[in-house]
Amino acid sequence: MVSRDPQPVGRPRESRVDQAITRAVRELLAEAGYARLTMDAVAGRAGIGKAAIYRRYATKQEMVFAAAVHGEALEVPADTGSLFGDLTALARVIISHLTNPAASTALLHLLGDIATDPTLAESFTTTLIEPEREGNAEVLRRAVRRGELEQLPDIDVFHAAFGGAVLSWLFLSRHDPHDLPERLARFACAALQASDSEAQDPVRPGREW
Amino acid sequence: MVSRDPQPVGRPRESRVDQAITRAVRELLAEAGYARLTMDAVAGRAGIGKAAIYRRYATKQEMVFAAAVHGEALEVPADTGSLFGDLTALARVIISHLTNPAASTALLHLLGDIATDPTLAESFTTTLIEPEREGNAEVLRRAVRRGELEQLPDIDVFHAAFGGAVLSWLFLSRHDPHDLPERLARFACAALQASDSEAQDPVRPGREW
Amino acid sequence: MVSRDPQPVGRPRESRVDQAITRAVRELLAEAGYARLTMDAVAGRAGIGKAAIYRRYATKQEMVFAAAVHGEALEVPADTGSLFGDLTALARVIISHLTNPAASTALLHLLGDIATDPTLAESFTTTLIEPEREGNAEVLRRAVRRGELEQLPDIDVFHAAFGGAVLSWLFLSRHDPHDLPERLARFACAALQASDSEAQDPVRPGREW
Amino acid sequence: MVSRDPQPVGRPRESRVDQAITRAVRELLAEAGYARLTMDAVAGRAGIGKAAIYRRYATKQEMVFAAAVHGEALEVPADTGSLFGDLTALARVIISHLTNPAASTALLHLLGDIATDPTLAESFTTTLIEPEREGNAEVLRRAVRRGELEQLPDIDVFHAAFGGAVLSWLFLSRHDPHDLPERLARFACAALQASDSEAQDPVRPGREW
DNA sequence: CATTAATCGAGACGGTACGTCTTGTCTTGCA
DNA sequence: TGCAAGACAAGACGTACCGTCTCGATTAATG
Repeated sequence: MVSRDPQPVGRPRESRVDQAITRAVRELLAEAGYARLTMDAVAGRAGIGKAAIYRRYATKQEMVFAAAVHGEALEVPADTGSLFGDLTALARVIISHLTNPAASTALLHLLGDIATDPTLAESFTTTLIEPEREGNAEVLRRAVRRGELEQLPDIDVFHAAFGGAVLSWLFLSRHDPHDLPERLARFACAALQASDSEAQDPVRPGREW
Repeated sequence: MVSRDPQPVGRPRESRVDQAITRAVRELLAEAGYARLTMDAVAGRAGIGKAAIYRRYATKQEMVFAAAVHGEALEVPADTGSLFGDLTALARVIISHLTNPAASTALLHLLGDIATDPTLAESFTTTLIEPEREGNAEVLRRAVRRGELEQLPDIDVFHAAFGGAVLSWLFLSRHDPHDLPERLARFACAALQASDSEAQDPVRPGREW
Repeated sequence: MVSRDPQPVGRPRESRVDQAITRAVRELLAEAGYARLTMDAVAGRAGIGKAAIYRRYATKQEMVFAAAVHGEALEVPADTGSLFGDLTALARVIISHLTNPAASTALLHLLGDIATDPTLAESFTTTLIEPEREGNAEVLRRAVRRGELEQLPDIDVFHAAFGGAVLSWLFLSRHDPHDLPERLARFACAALQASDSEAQDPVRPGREW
Repeated sequence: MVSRDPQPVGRPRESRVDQAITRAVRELLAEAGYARLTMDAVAGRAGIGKAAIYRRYATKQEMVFAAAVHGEALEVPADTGSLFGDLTALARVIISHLTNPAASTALLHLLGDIATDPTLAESFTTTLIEPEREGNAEVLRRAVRRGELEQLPDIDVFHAAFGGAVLSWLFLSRHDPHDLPERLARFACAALQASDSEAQDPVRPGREW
């Protein structure tokens, strides 16, 4: 019989500390930005010692990821009855997450560390990327069930383009996102339905060319 | 009459130093990564003093941007004769830039600083985003001239989705980019032609819905 | 009741670090001189971080003073049985301190900062000047007890002239100090006894004038 | 015939520059102290380029010495008719020089560099120490001529003690110098006359002991 | 109840990068 | 050639941050 959950010995960790860390990280990210998010500042704001943080997270990145990004998993928006409606709602959800001050600031900074931190990369994939891809897939499956699409499209490309579009719009082009959901949904909708009919009827491409 | 080109006084800056800085930054980024790109290392590698760097760039970010990102403007790929071909080529160009070791590492780290550094943001827009958008527009204009599209689509959304897709594919999903150009071009091509016909003939949408 | 000895909180400072700093400063002063005594060199030699130094001393001067000058208080030489003997011994002690490589190099450089650094000036007075003056006074009191002098002379002037003579001899005139103790002691002895008798018998000055 | 004063070629140096340097050094020493006396500050204040300074002086020390210390040679005070009077006047001259803000600040800082800069040491000796010693000797020779002393005492020791006393009084003990001339002159006078009579009449020491 | 072991806040530690400053040299164009 | 302006290489300065460690006190579960 394997020993699991080795009986903890000694004083148990206080959940108060976990909460204080998360709270402090989010507040500091929103108030002062990532640049002034130091471990000492977090400990000071949370009223705890630095050791209590490092007992939970091995690095600053891990802490920030856990406190500001993790748990922000995208919920799949409710069925609106149409692919266009679902995609609009999906875009709104992504935008709302990426415009959250704490999460977005942290996200962009952590992105750079992914290349050299396999653990962080793994967390990103498991916690954010995969669930989001699954959410996208769910929206597309609905459209298939509804009859709007004959079959599932290239989900990976769709996922990259849809999420990537919001990312690029907000943080590279830095445009106003207020009418992005409709415009992006229209674009994506067209792409999906066109590739769908093309895939079904390869002899009749979208247009003669 | 305004006085322009104010007569320079004193010893002029040496272009040798500018080149040495750029070269050192790129080498160090490729060799050691952003984390070990220190100002002292740059100065040492370039055989110059730190003051010579700070005389040119106010911050490390500015230096890295100028040395590793600036001048990496995307060239518009040659006309391949078809929208699909052009988009495939465009994706290849973007991928090749984003997989360049120096540029990509730097880019992701700088991204996080854009939010709090208006100067950096301005540089990004002027140097990278706008030229790239213009390149995308040129590809689309070719398709219009060719007759593949009736009219120009929503360029901003296309730009965000196309570039964002590559970004997301490489750095968020971390997939292999070898077949991305074709898959992405197919997706984008479909979207463009579908929205195009839809816009031209609103009574006959791509499919019944 | 006043609270004193406020309960120390947090990790206490390690005396090992204090000793390492002191040792490193002295070694570097003796080996390389004041000019090459850098904070980084001290930290490196001591095997500690620079922060550990700045946690203890606000400035380089303070560190050097504490490490190389403080604690070098002049011991009063043992009673030799005569004023002349005591003064000779006193001169020897002063010379040995001022020719100590670490202390002397530091001393001269710190001297210049006294004018603009009240804290340093205070330290100098308390730690060096006052004890030395007291040592001089003790030697003179012995002579009074012995009967060599009727009463204590102008101690301030004696102190300035005796110590100042060594200082000037070594660092301004840069003479060899080997026979200075006897010559200086003879001079001072004469001055003291002459002023003494003059003070006792003002009608009969040392000589007619 | 030896070639002397090698015919200067090219544009002659402007004395305006020499004066501006000297003036700037003295002003800055008096205003801001030695710590803020930088070569750039001197050049800026003087309205000249740094090269013009380094064309004249090889190092900062040399410049400071030349501008603030050199030319401050002690004039021998006029004969007052008595040794006591002459010594009082001599002390006053030394004090007035050492309390000059520019000279004194510079002097103390340069002192520390003497140990490692033979050129500076040579300048000190030639320019300051020797003339001062000669001035002291002149005062003593007057006393011999006057009959106050039978023969010249140990001039080196006297010189060290007299000048050193003022140095120590002002910069180590940091006492008020207002009554120092009289007190020091009385002390020195007694010393000189006592050693004098002792040397003349060794069987009758200053006092019986 | 006493022991044990891990927790807690506080803060010192080694290491290292930052951006600024200073020194002494060099390079422009002008006089 | 001298000069003002200012760039240059070298490197020290004092600050800040990270992740680790140490202190005395606290807090359950175990013996």
